[in-house]
Amino acid sequence: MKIATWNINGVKARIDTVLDWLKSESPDIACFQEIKSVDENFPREPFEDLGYNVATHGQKGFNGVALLSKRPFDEVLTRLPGDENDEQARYIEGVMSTESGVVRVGCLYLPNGNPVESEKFPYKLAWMERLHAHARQRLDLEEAFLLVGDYNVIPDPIDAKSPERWVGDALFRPESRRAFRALANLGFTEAVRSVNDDAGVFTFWDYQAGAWQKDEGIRIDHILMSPQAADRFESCGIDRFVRGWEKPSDHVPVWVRLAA
DNA sequence: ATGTCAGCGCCCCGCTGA
Repeated sequence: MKIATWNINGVKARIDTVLDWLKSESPDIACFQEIKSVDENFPREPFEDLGYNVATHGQKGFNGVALLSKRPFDEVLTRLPGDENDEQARYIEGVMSTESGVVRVGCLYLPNGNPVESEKFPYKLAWMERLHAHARQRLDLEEAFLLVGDYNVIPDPIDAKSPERWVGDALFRPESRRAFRALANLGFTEAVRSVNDDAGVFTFWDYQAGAWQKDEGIRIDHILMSPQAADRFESCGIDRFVRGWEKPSDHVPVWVRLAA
């Protein structure tokens, strides 16, 4: 089965692009971030027409995450536990049954955290601590569990074309990178780096300053697999070609294929 | 050095967030 994640930067603005991609790549599960839509306005029908079950957790204007699955959801959970007062729609998790057992997928849109001297950076780090605590609990279930999405973290210098430009940025701050490592070190396997240590592997190119044309990319969209998911790993990829389409998102899809 | 885009509120532009 194929599981994909993509920050689509607005479902309304991206609907045709997203549908084209789904038709050609047909993932079994697709996780979207930055839907920028409330649940009532999310265009469910075109996705349902392609055979997907749809679950959303949106808010007005910004953020918002969605889960699409060809198999029905056994269970859907929205919101990351750990802060009742957090109003930002950044997490949705679903459980699906397959021939090879249950698959649990957490779809996340981790806070950007810039500017670092604002309250946004501590919010990012606190959110990462909540994610860490939640992931630890989920790993205890010993299921095939994938934590996928826009992490807004550049894990290592090799994950940027020009790492020196990102020094001091919330995406590359030592605290952000350390928290990402600590999360992975709970026992996850990061899909892309488990099979590819090349430079120049990116998932995001800014709209500004000709970043795409100059390949000034960064790798900030990640797939973490629990041991039970990693045992079923077959392949993974980054749909870089989508960035060259008409009206692209600034991110491209990342996907993983698991046995059955 | 600069370069963008989406959504909102509200009036067809200026703001915010990324």
